[in-house]
Amino acid sequence: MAEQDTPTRILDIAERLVQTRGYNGFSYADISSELGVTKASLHYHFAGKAELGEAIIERYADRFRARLAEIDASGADAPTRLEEYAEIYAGVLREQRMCLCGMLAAEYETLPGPMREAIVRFFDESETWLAHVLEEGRDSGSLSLPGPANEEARAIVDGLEGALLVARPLGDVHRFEATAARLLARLSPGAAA
Amino acid sequence: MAEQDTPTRILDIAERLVQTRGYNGFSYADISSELGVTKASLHYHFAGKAELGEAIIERYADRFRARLAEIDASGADAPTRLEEYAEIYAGVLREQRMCLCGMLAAEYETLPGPMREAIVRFFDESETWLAHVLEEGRDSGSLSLPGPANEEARAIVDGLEGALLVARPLGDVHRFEATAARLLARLSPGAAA
DNA sequence: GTCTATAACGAGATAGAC
DNA sequence: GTCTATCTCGTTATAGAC
Repeated sequence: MAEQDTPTRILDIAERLVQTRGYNGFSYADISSELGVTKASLHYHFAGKAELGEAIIERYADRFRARLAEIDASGADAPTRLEEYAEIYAGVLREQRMCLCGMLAAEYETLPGPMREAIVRFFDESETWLAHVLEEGRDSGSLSLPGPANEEARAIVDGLEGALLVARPLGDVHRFEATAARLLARLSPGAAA
Repeated sequence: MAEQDTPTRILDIAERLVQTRGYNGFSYADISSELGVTKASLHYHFAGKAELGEAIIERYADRFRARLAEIDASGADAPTRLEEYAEIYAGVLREQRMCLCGMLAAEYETLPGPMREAIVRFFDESETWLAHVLEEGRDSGSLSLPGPANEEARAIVDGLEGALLVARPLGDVHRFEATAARLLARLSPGAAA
């Protein structure tokens, strides 16, 4: 396995810092000391903190998109796809992180414009993907939707984000899993009135 | 109506700043300029930012607790109490704020110990109150719980926090309301399988 | 209780050598 | 591509006059 290049290592460290401490909770000095290079070197790769922030979101969103494509390619049925979607969030919690875009959603007001736009796109894409899965499940009879697919999709995103947000300070992985299971259980055929 | 004293005005401004920008997203200078006093004066009332942070959470939690007591005192049935609980969150969103403790949950890793403990207490109290309402509703037949009361209580807190978190950047009040309605609808008698 | 003045530090950022 | 050195600014915080 080849060594990772410097921009990648910077992004790895910065991404983890944003997901654990927030965009306003870390500095170039934090990355610098962990990576073992000077702050000036960081500016060579990413002109400023705003550009670094954009790059972090873009890479995260790309990886997320690729993961969703993998799930689609697996050919699994809709309920299984939803479980795999929730599993992405569970993996984030196991690393004791917050969802990158959930963290940035909290700090939204303080962020530069390009970062804001990337955050909104992330949520829009997640919901679009989920809505398609939900519609397919409804049409094939593997899911029962109590409401419109796009609203059910939003409720799933909201529930997973909130479960992550609250579970992390409480150090309660089980809490996340219980909430996630409830979110999906209400879409099982036979669960609705 | 009497003028508010200085500590109260400081807390009002600081609370709003934390709820909109986060604890790491505002400074004494922000409060100073809005209140029209110097930064030094703020230190007379609150020794440091950590003490101010504690005071903000304590006052917020006291007010929240008082509101829950009001709801209890109203004598309303369990479903109505849940709606009033969700309405607290809706009011926060209408002011374009995040739940104070939801915001601080995101920043948890960077906060001083006393603030962390106050945040955990807040969530514990919310869940205890909700669990009692849920149990009463189940016993009186006005609610149907798909799972243990304490887990259902957590799912409600998680769902409302997440709905607030995501709805605010998207500027989508309807989104919050739709998710909140779904959270409560699944507890209606006849909704379960 | 509020002020002026300032200390002490860390932040993001840049110039220019190597 | 990384370094040293430096800059400028904002941050929390304190001393001491009024």
